[in-house]
Amino acid sequence: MQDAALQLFAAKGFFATGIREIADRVGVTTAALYHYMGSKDELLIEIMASSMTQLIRTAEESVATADEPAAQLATLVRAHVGYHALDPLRSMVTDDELRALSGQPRARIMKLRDSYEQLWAQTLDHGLASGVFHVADAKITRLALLEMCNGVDRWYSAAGRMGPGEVADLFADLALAMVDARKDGQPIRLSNLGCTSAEQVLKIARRALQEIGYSD
Amino acid sequence: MQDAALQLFAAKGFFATGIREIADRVGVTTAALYHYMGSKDELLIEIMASSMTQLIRTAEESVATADEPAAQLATLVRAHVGYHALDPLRSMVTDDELRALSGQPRARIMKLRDSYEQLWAQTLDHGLASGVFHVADAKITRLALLEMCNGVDRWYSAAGRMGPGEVADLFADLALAMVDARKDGQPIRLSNLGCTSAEQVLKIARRALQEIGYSD
Amino acid sequence: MQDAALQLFAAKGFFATGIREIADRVGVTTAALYHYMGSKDELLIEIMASSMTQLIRTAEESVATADEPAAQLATLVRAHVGYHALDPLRSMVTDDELRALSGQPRARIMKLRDSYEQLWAQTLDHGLASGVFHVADAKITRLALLEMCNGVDRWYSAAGRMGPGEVADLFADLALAMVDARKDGQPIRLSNLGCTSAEQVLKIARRALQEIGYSD
Amino acid sequence: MQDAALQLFAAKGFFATGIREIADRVGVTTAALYHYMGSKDELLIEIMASSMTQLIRTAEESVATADEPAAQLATLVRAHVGYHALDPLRSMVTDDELRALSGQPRARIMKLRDSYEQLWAQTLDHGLASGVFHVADAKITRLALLEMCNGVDRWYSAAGRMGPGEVADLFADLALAMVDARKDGQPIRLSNLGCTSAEQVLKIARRALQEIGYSD
DNA sequence: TATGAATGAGAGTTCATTCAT
DNA sequence: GATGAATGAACTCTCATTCAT
Repeated sequence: MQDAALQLFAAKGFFATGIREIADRVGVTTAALYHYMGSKDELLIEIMASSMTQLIRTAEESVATADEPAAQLATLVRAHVGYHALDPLRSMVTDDELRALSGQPRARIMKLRDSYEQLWAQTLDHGLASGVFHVADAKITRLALLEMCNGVDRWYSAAGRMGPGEVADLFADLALAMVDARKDGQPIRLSNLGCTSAEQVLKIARRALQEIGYSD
Repeated sequence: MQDAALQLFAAKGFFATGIREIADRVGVTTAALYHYMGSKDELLIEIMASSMTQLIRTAEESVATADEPAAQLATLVRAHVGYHALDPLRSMVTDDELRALSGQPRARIMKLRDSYEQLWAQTLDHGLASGVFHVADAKITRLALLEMCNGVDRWYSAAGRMGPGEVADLFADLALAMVDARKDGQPIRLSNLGCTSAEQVLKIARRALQEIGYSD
Repeated sequence: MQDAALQLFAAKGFFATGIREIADRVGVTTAALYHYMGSKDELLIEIMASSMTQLIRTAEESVATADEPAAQLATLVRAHVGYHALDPLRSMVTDDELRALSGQPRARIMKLRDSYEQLWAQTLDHGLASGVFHVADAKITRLALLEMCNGVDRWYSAAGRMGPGEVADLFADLALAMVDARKDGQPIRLSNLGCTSAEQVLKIARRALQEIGYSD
Repeated sequence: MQDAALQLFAAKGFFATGIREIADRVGVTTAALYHYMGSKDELLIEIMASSMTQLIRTAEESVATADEPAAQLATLVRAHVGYHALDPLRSMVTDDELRALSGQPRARIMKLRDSYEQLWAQTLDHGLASGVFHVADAKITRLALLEMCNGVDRWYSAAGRMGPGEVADLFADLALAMVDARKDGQPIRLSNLGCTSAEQVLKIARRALQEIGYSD
């Protein structure tokens, strides 16, 4: 049910999706749907809240494996991109349907989103404070990074040329370039970062997603 | 009417906006609305098509003022970011509501979008072919650049700390870093690019927007 | 529309009446109904509030034509019974469907009802204070009187043997007996009360009802 | 289960009460409910039929203890009022929800109600024939008496100032006044009626109610 | 006994749109 | 040009009820 809703919400948007369509896809009547869910709204709320919660968990667990700013940023990017590439539909819905909510549920999701963005802010601040990153404007750079990474769910396809890990690595390098990460005057890139592979982060992301219904 | 629709579509989304709301905001009856417009769908189509058309025009006119790859990319970014920052609502609707359309109208907008992205592809290819840009993967880099720049309309506010020109310049530098633009081993940035200021591009964008209802 | 609703609410009750039935009886679609009404609830609220308001007006205007306790009580009973007999459906709905409401609308109707019952309390108190009425318990007597008179709308039929005026007179005499109205030891009845006929009160009630849709 | 239904039907009405609410209050699932009851309709029918049956029994047994018209009327009123005051919820449902039924069940309850009203008609006729009662219109007086007494369940509360017996006595006196009961020119009231106390009738009513689930 | 799952029907309401005036 | 009235279709959601387990 959550799966069917996810696919439809992602394809057509929350408002354009009728519960009859969800029921049809599940193969039951609309009345049966209401045995398992509270309301169409709650269905969306649960998808978004669980997705944000697991994204935060993924990011926190991943970043904890790195101990210096450049590696932390690379890991954060890998976690974000990996999470979005592994389950692009879930991430699209979570990113795009916030305006379908209002009141308390909206506030709840926004709070989760804010706390996630704090992770990015901290990581960037850390790198700037230690002189590793060099940016013209911290806030603008953070927004640019986040939107660039968020965009992944809009175009990534598992059927494509690249796996989540490859894309994650490419994005990590782009991010390092954007913050002009340097050590002893030399640009820091994944290749000279002595940091673990993307696979480790993907494993964390995959496990987090499995707890909320993701499979394969 | 287009203005009212634009604001509501941007704030609540196409499906969540009723034509009664649009009529209320304009101060007429819904029946009167149908004297000026064809249908709710057409209202959206016109907004999106005109926006895309003028974005393409802005980009083409702007890029024509630059004669080498790095300057062309910087100009393209400035045009895109400037256009999105000058009229974020229009850009948001154009970016986000494609799925509200189907059939021929959808194809029409997608074609415009594709032809716009071709401009980016050409610019990147040009820079790569001439050895100025150095990227691991041309397509991924293009997507990252586009999503980063598209994101501007999601957070930019005219009431904020920065004007469209400043943001455009910051993004142009980020883009040059992402493609690792170099000449004689030295990184190319706006500061050493001997290219005109963002204002010239903004003027082009502003004029293009004015033709489709933008003011001030 | 109010008429159709009134008949159905009276016959089947508010909850058992579907708006599709109302629409059918009016001869339009349900959507058309919503041009004229706010909601099914509001339809009921308006019926009840207007009915109570006009009942209060009828009672107040009528009582003002009498100047001593026995005549005032007789007039109050005539007004109440006349009002209920003239439009039994409206009165039934107003009496019986209060529990279909909740919140503010419910409070609003209850307030009107309370202020109406105050008229009865005052009239009784007046008669008791001046030694004309003799009852064992003022409150119980008031409740007995009110329920007796309220009951009229449950059995009265315009097709029956008696007109509203005749019933009103019979009830007025019953009421005088219930409060044991006496003057100089002699029972007071309509016949020795030198008070105007029921027709005058009916005229007031009819005019009040006409303002809220009653005809004939 | 009957108890839970009774309380809910009385508080919200038959149609406004869902069987899920009944099940919740009983503490079982709705499916379990259907092991004990036939349908929601039958639940109501049983409540109403048993209530009417026991009311008739109470009235018949009570009246049989009196041997002359005035005492019989007083006893009938006491029985009716006592029954309604002892179990107001049951009486409210029985009085108010007839329109929720149709077809055969409806006819069944109406027959019981008619036969109950026959008791009143007989008692009144008896008193009129023997010259003890003096009324302007027998039918109207009967209806007035019945509605006055029926009203008790709408306002009576066990938590109030008076017990069922006291209210029953007050109503008996009101009824005697309404029919202008006289003997040798002197008004007949409870005080000069040499008839047993209300307690005896209440005992009968209580026993009758206990057979259909009433307690305390 | 008792339940979780499921259903068909129907509830009230809103939608974009049309059209006679 | 502009409106008030009206519509058919669809909406989310709840209802009393059934039945395999």
